[in-house]
Order: sequence, then structure tokens, then C-alpha cells
Amino acid sequence: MPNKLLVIIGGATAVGKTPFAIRLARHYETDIVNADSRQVYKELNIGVGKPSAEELALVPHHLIGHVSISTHYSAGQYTHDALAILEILFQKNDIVILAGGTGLYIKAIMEGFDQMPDVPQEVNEYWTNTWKEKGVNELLILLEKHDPEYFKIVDRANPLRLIRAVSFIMHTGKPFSSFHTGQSIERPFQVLPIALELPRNELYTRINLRVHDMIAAGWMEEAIVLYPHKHLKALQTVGYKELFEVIEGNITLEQAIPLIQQSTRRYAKRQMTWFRNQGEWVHVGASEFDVILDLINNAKQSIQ
RNA sequence: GGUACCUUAGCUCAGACGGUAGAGCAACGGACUGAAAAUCCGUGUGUCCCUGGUUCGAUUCCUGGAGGUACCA
Repeated sequence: MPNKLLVIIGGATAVGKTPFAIRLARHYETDIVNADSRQVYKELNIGVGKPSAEELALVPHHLIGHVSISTHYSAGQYTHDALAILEILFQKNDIVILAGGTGLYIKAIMEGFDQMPDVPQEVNEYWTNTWKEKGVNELLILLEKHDPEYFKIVDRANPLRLIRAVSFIMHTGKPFSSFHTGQSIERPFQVLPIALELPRNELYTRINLRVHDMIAAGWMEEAIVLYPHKHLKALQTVGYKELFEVIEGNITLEQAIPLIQQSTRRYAKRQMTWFRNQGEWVHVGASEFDVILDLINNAKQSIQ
């Protein structure tokens, strides 16, 4: 199916991806696949900007709320799930929309994601504890010894990267780098990656307002329900962290709001860095629907 | 009204026998193949409140002013 087109709608948080994707999907009478690492969880709703029930009813959505926060979900699992659903959707549609702000997830779909053996969670926890107790040095020594190749290129100050590599090596007995092919994979569809953009001050204003809207919509109540699970990786998430501080009495809700706005802005900034520098994104103003229709129509013609 | 202290980066504040200044946070830039809304790295952006004086040279010392804080009235 070479004449299939995956239209990807990326961009920073609060830029307006959700309504945009819905409008596109209705225009082309197709489905939306989520590419947001936090909207995949069924327990996370208000704080992650999940589409409303009304919005979800307008267009069939996939990979939204399909896993629980208690399961270990990752980019690898996401890639697997997304490719499976795309295969099904492309059987009945020539165009499918992929929308979300998680750059790595999208990159994995666009360029491929090397197949690797799973590493059990306990192994990961063991080396996480090693790092907590002894620091990165212990991990660096192991890495240099068992995978000098990766040792050369890894960010040696980044504990998460080191823990991942050492866990993998110690569990599989093979160098982590030996699984990195660095080759792009041919997908059975064409890709049109569009990054929605807004002037920074406009985006920041939207973020600030949206935090207030989320609080008004009952985000605090959602956080209270989730509080017992605050240690889960799914809950290492902008906003929830700050609301848990409120629950613990360390700060007031009034103090938490500017902090949430701030960490959301920083998150948006990291996303903008990603979409600027990772991959060939077409940058389009967030209100330029017609420009995108043209882009899609051109892409359709070129693959026919 | 009087006395004392303060005024330096977006914020909180250091500092220099007089040679145009630096920390934390913020901000900005960047990296990123299984936690990615995570994690990590880099960068000081400045009428040193204003004015006059002393000086080769003043943000630093002195005069006068403005604003602030505290206490006394």
C-alpha cells in the first residue's frame, strides 16, 4: 500500500493539536491515532489535555486511555501498538491522522525503532538503586567494560540513559549498542509531518489560561484520586507533581498554579527544540488549516 | 518631621585598598532509541537609583536628591 499517507500533527503542548486533528479527520473522514505519552493512560484525563468526551465522539480515536497507569508503557510498546493499529486503519483509509506531542513516539513511527529484548522491571530497579546508592560512576565502569562503543557516545551525566544501558547489558549479556542499527525503516505508508506553531508569547498565554481551565474542570479532584499512585512513572508528569505537593500540604493550590504554568512552559520549550531539530518537520501556523489541506493534497498527488 | 539602614541581572541577594561586577532561581539555547510531560548539558542577558564633587579613573569615597524599610516623634 504505497499510496497511503500518514499525516502527523505535532507541536508544543496547548498549541491546538486536538481541535486541528479532529477537523482534519472529519474533512478526510478518517481516524486519529494518539501520539501523546500521557494520554495513553486511562486514569489521566484533565491534566494531560485529553480530548473531551464530545471531541472523542466526533472522530474515532485510537491509543487513548488504552492502558492503565500501573502498567509499564514505553516508546517500544507504543511503536508496536501504533503500527498494529495503523495497519488496520490503512486497510480502509488512504489517509490517517497521527496527533500528539511526544517527539520520540512519533520519531519511532517515522524512522523505525530497533527491536530489542525486553528488560524486566526488577532489573531496571536494581540498577536504579545502584545509581541511587553509588552514583553514576559504578554504571560508567560497567558500561565502559561491556559496551565501549556506547560508552563513547552516551550522555555520561544522564542517569536514565546509563541505567537503561547497564540494565540491558547485564540482563541480555550483549552490548546495548549492538542493537542500534541506526537505519531508517521503510514503512508501508508515506509520512507528512506537520508541526503546528504559535508565537511564543501567544503560546505561553494559552498555557497559562489552560492551567486555570484545567483546575476549574476538576484537576485537583483527579489528582487526589491518583495521589496513592504518585510514585508511578506515569505520574511523573507536569502538573500532577505540583498538585501532589498541595495534597501533602507543602504548598497551597494558589502557589501551585504559577508553578504548573512554569513547568508547562518549560515542557513546551523542550518540545519546540525537538520539532525544530529532530527530523524534517513542516512548520505551519496553528490556524492555517487551508495551508495544511494544500500540503496534504500535494502529498497525495505525489504518491499516486 | 528626626535618626539608622537599604537601592547591583526578570526575582532574591553577594561583591570589589577605587581599575565598569557574580551566585541561586527564572529565562534562553541544545541533546535525547523502551521513564521522553521523563532525564541531561550549555549560556550572564546589567545606565551597579539620580545628581554634582574628589580622582588618570567612581557602581565603590564625599555632597545633595529620589524611592524603600525600621525605630523615634
